Amino acid sequence: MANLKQLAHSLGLSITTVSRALDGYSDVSAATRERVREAAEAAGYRPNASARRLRKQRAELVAVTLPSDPGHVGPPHFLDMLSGCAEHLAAAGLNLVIAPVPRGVSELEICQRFVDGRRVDAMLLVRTKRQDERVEYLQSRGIPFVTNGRTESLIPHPFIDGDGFAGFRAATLRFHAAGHRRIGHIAGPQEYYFAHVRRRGWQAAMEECGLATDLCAEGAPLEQGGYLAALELLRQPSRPTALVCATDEMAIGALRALREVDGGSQISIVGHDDLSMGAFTSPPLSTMRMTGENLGATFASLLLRAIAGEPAEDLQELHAIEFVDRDSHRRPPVAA
Amino acid sequence: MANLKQLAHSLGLSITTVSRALDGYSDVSAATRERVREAAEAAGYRPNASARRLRKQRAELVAVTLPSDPGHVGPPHFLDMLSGCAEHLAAAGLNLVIAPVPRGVSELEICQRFVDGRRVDAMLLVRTKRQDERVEYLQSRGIPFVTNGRTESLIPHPFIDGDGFAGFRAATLRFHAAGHRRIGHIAGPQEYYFAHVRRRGWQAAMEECGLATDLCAEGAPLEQGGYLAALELLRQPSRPTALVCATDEMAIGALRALREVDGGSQISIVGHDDLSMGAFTSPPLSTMRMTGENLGATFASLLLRAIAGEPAEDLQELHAIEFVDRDSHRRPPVAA
DNA sequence: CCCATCCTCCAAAACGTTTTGGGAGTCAAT
DNA sequence: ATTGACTCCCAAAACGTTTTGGAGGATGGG
Repeated sequence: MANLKQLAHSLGLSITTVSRALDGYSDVSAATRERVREAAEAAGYRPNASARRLRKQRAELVAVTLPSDPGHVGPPHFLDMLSGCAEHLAAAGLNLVIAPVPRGVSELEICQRFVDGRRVDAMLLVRTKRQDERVEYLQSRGIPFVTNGRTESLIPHPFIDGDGFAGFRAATLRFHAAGHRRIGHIAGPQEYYFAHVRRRGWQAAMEECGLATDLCAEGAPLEQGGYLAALELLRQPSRPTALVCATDEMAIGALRALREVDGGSQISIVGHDDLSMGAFTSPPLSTMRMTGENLGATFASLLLRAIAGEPAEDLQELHAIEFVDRDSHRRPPVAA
Repeated sequence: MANLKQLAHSLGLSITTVSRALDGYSDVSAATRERVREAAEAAGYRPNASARRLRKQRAELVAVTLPSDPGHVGPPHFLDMLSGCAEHLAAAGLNLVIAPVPRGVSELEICQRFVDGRRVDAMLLVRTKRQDERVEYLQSRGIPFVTNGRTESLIPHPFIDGDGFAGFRAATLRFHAAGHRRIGHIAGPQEYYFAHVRRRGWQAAMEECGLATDLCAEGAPLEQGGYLAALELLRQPSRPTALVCATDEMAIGALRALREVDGGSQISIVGHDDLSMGAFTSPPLSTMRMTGENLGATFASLLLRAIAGEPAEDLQELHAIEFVDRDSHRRPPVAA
């Protein structure tokens, strides 16, 4: 209800003084400042966001692109990340707005809509692809952004990512050290960077060990995709004795395939993401997770620093992957 | 880059005419309109959102409160709902913004921050409580809103909800008809309306059948909560032979408890939410789901109608619950 | 007593859009 | 020639804030 004009009038002060008092400028006396603050509090005054945004030429918003294709946005705990990110952005006066990407519309177009209408100060990109047109566009427009996951862009840009290559290589080598020789990989869609790099980690380990890399099947990054991919690998003349899965959801789908084929007790399996659900599957799912606390806060921090103009090179975080030891990776190395 | 003034200048027209041409008013000639449109297209012109919002006195934003407490926001597919809702709001020129609720801050305060700063035109409330202070506040301020889940508010307000009472009553009666007599309930936190009403559905069925309602344990609406609650019920001198769980996540936690205690083959179980994961658990999880297509679109539609001023009574959707028949509810009615 | 300095405060401009309330010109009917 | 209706266009106001560039008065040093 209350705007600055009314508040100023009721106090017998000018709009300027009230505004500056509330913003804590030193050119208004302590007494006046206090008086203004009390009146503002009493009136429940909050500055009109649109007006401030217009005047300050800042949208006070950060957009995150969300594909409406169910399941293609990220693991379930992605929502916690978003919420954490929004919380830390809010502490800096920024709000997180969802930029939905309807089926049939390119993510690029959505980016343009938000950027060209000056609706956002920065963007958060998730599920990056190896060649990501959003990255190129934002770079060309000079809009600050941070990606969740790297890209193959030649120009460096801010990102947070897990070292999927190292993580999947290590997991594969761990199986090899346990005596496994036929180690399969259940891969996600290869246009996504995360899926590609995880596959390459597995591949590198296999080649280092002098093993063939034919035991690889690709699927959608969901339970069903993992299930179908696992069935495909289990149909091979010589079955894998261990499976390295691109995501926990795929691994959980694969677990069902294993149960259907051999009762689930013969083949080792490991996923990635550390879903809480993984502790409750049968068997409990060994997995990997990106190290680092409070991912959302880190994204928020990088976004703020990007907006502040820090160079991209200083805003790249590659986190180590740690192994989460449950039970599903402990099957004997030789299948029945 | 381009604003209306520049565009108008380059066309030799007034700002007014350009603005009205782009908005399709009839008092600008078809020829001019076309000329303006082409120039706007070529210049990549998009109206400045903040300026329009200020002038039109509409924020063009809808906020959804998201607790940052992980897991307390809703089931995993909640994100799909949000995305769908955002998509349909966007088609009407509204964007969905996240109103994060940090630990230690009341949801009410967050609502006030958004409403009083005129940052939003409407709000979407999720995880409603039986007594929900947000509802009272928004009603008192006359801000349009829709809740995901009912409340016990005396004044009617727009909502979308599943008929949890009927659903859980029916599920319990189904177990009874199958011969079960010791039917337990794993309940969610009772301050949430959804958890309370589901429990009451189970309770009503038990009483109708003349059965005791002592086999009830409460936990957090997550796997761990369901796991602990199930262990509690399994410690009873006379175990339940069937479990009706408030959510699929709790049911999946309970499944693990069952496996630990009796191998998982003796006790029937049913959840609610129809998580995709449920098709891949061992055994596959029978569950319930709210009927209705595209929940997000429905929320968007209700929000738009609430903003348009339709009365709350016309904006209440109570959806039937349907049973999803997998396998976990088919255990014999008598425990070992 | 004068000048400089500081402390408070304020009028006005600006942000970019939409909307109000006409104004000029054309055309047809009077 | 005048009137009225109609078409096409525009100047100016308004939305509510922040910021610029002082103004006016008090204070203190010379």
